[in-house]
Amino acid sequence: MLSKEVLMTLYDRLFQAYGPQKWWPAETAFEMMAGAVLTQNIAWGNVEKAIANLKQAGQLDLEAIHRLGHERLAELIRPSGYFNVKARRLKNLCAWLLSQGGLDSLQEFPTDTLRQALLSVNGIGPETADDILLYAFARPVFVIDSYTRRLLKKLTLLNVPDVDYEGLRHCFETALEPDPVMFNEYHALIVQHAKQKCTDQADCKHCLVEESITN
DNA sequence: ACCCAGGGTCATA
DNA sequence: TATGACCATGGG
Repeated sequence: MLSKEVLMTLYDRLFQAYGPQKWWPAETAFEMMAGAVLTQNIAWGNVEKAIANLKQAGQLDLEAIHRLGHERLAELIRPSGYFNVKARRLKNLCAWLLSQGGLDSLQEFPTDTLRQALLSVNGIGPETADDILLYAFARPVFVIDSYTRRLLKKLTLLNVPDVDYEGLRHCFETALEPDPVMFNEYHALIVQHAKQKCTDQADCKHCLVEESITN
């Protein structure tokens, strides 16, 4: 099992190595949500191009994307890959947001209710929903991704494949205090760490983080 | 030329 | 429930 001590030690190492990450990189909550869909299984660099296209076209907006034709939207987000799929998913998200009366109406939803509602939108799975809950609504939800699994596996903290998404999320959320600011930083740091290359030096930050954490 | 990147859905057994 | 196919661009 994952103890609070081990998880906080890992967090401290990551923070010491890389510092605050200032996530999510978006100017508005809606931009954040759109980015969460666009980044599905694609490098963030591609998403930046797609977001830039939408901004330049003056279409990075809830109502605008809802009105936009599929072909036009797909063309604007082309650099983010899977553009036909993601155009549909963005529109699904916008249609749902509008049906709820916009972003502000959702603030009052309890976290579990909001999570279920997000998951009911076709194209929003567990990770995308949790990204949105944490980074757009500041709810204390711990985001699990492939990097999280790989890191835990590498540190031999958990036999990763035998725990599903919900199980692993539950591990983090029960072991740690429900602090959205810390959860925000923790997930961002895991991603930052994953993108890091080992410099093969004696004081390599990457290696320092990955030194075994003894229970 | 190959590999993978801040997933999710759907059809099949 | 558990695999596999599919979606598709851009950087290393």
